[in-house]
Amino acid sequence: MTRHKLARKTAYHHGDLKKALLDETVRILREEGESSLSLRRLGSNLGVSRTAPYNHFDSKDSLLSSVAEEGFFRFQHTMDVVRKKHRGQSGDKVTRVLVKAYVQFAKNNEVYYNLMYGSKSWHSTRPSDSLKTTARSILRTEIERLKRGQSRGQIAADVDVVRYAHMYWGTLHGISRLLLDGVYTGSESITKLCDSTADMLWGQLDPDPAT
Amino acid sequence: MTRHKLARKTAYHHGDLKKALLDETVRILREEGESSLSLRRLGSNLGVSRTAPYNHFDSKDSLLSSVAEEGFFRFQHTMDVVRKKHRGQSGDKVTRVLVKAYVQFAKNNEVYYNLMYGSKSWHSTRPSDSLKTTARSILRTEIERLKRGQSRGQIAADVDVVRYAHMYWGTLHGISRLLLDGVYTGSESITKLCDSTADMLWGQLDPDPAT
DNA sequence: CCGCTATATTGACGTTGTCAATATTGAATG
DNA sequence: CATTCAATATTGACAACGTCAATATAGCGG
Repeated sequence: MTRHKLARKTAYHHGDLKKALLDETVRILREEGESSLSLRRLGSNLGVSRTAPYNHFDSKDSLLSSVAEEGFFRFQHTMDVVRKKHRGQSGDKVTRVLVKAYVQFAKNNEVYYNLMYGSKSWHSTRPSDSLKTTARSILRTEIERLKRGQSRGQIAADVDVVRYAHMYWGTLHGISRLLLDGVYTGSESITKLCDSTADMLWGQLDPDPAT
Repeated sequence: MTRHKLARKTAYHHGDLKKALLDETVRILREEGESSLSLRRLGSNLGVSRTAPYNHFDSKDSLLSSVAEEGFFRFQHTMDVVRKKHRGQSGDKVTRVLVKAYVQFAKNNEVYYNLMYGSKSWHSTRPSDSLKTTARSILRTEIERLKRGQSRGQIAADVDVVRYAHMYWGTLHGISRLLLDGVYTGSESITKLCDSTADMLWGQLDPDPAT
């Protein structure tokens, strides 16, 4: 049980091939594109044979799912850092920061983001799919946070936080996807788009809508 | 020039193979999934050889792009019908109808919707990519409609309609994607989610925010 | 030192996308 | 109606792919 976690220099044959596979996968996807990714090239690039990856992943899809899961962990960490940094600030400000952080993450981690919501990963219907579990736990965390804010009076009491969370997630996901897919022309400022979106979303929560 | 447009019964060899390829592609994707789609199976199912499709499409990706484009046309038609049906009604009501119609289209035309925004279709960087042109024309139409509403006073004058259109598109796309990907658990009512979303979006346009 | 298990390799099979060369056919032209 | 030509379809071929089975190797616990 205390084997390959700290295996740095000398592991079984290769030296933590599993991590090397995950990293090289991301590198190839980023630098050469989806069509250039094959298990054979992967093995070749890492100096192992074509079927070596099968000792660590059941299939190509399984490998990609693992990358996706790593993406969710990175996402969670990134957002946690941002939230910690802006704790205690007003709701509208924080919302603006979070929206921009979300879209930034998608843009800075395009490979991960594509896989995180790739249809292949989600339609697999495998039992105990850890991807879904991970993703849903992130949503659950978000909902818990909203409920706490509500009980503190920072969020309007009559808001259905579950529904809001779904709206929030969908909105940010959609903007990120259109941005990544190149649907937005780029002539518009993404920063302004994010701020407008954040204001709209916060408008649903604001316990004291002054104006 | 006046050849295969009305080719119904007797065309060159097969009888409008192009349309048959597009239809069978959609059928396979819907009934058997993405991994079951190959040009060879496609030809076989239609009684032609494996390379016959190459007389109508440059490549497999090109075929899928054509399906995607057909999806955009279907989308535009569907939404036009809905809009026509509810012309003259109040902005909040129409927005609710349109939001539900959008998500419904995505759900009822999953194969088309997946391809319409598939990364392969958009990252191709082919010159004169008609997909991007089609999609952007839909957005432009939407923006024109908003501007007309603004000049009629049905929409608040201080709204940046371009930015709003991007927000609107992103929000609906995101909700549709999460729904199609099975990210939403299904325990929540999609109808209510759509209505809440519509209210939020209309809140950005309402020239007379009462309440 | 020995054996066991984790890891890696080689060989093989069927499938795929796509190209080149070739054949066939429908329609326009005379 | 016969000829010609471009549009359409076919066969053969090739490299690359995912994956399985059988086999080899190497490091660790006993």
